[in-house]
Amino acid sequence: MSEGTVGKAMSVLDLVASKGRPVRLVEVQDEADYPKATLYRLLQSLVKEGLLTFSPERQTYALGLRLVRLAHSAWSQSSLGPVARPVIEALAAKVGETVHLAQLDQGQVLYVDKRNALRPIEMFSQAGKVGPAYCTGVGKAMLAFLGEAELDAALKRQAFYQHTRSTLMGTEALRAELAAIRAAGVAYDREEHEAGIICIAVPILTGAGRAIGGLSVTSSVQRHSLEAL
Amino acid sequence: MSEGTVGKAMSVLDLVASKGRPVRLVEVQDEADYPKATLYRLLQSLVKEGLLTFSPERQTYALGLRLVRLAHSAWSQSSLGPVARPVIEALAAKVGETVHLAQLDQGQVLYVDKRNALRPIEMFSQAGKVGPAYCTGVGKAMLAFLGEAELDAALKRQAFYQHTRSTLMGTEALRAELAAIRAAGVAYDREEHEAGIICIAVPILTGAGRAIGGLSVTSSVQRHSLEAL
DNA sequence: TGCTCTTGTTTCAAATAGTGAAACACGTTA
DNA sequence: TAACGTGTTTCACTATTTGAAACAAGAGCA
Repeated sequence: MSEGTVGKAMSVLDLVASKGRPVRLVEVQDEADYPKATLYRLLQSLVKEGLLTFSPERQTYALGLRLVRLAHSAWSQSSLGPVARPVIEALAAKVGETVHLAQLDQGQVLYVDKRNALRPIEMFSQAGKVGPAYCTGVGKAMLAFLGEAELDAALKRQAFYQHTRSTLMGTEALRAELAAIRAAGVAYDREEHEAGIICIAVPILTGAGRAIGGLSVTSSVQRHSLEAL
Repeated sequence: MSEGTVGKAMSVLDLVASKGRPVRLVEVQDEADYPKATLYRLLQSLVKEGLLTFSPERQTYALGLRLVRLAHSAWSQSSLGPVARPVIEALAAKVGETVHLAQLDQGQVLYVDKRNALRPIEMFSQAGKVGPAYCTGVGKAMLAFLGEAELDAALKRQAFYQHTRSTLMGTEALRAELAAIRAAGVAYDREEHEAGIICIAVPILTGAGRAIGGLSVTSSVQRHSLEAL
């Protein structure tokens, strides 16, 4: 054990989050490999801190509101979110399609903001969501402009599940695709994640040419992708 | 010190959040009363956990994306958020005014969702925000339907700052108002928080009559409040 | 170049907070 | 009533955390 106390607490928090519903102590117990007593106190600490809430009548733990508060701060002071907001708003209005703003987090695509053309409002319900990097437009766009070391680390974390017939499988195929993207400056998702869904994405780069985020326009196969640009 | 390690870590996290911008170790140091070495390691732990990010070139700490992920989960599995969404959407469309969904968190109003009539999209930029309970419509609506013990706890946390000339000051005045709200089932904000801004709010109650959230319709003084209902 | 001031990082013994097996409490089921 | 499943507490043991002080690294400044 070399992760320290907060590490343990956070892993328990993740466990509760992953369940997607209020959980009881036992349910956490047989997924975590901490002894009952330890787990109990970990949960208590998290409740005390407002990271979890505890429902006494049902004896269940659920994620707490403090997380929402913190995320609000995180989003507000993030470098990308507030700055990119008018841009994605304008882009969505112009192309009349769904626009996503994403950042790379631990090898996965984390959607930071979204502007949907048709049903215009989507919130926590969408932003904050994570998706795979290897088979989405934004994911590949960001991977393509990563440093060698970071890319290696990110590639190790890819699951390579075959979502559709076009999904790129394996590190080699992906590296080749990334080289092409690097040359073109644009990435495409050709129904690699969901059948019928295509998208075109660009990375958002720092002055030094490193990717800090990505923007994508999503559409369905009914309207051509190549002229969406 | 009786808060445990995660408590300390979270208090540091809050400190970073409260700054609203990337901060350096020293800046945190003179607000927290932890010795430099301790603080240093707490920050390191938080970075390791992804709750903070560290920018090596500027030597600054900022809130991490993991918080956004967790908040997404928190919102999705919260009892109110997803359920209330269609309701507030419909309400906003019907009345053509801004609608807020809020919950009470540590004696403060936490806006959980928002639907703005004119500029239809507001996200992390609004949801996750906190406001005072004693001088907002939703705040009072929720306070009015709290248990005695919880109400006491909440009242202790009110700051009673005189935002406008109509702001209710002091526990007594507020208690009287709450009684009236309890009788009426509806709460009003008569320019108590911001001049020119009025709103009408209802609590969302459990079967047992306890408040778990609140809904409000906000408008400006140009259009009457009493017929907004 | 050398000096000083500031800020970040590491060390190490001492203190504290976390650990977990086992006992306990308490409601439920057989 | 007994047996069981869960949640909670105890207590001796241990590992993590602590913080003063030393160290490193850089930024001015003379």
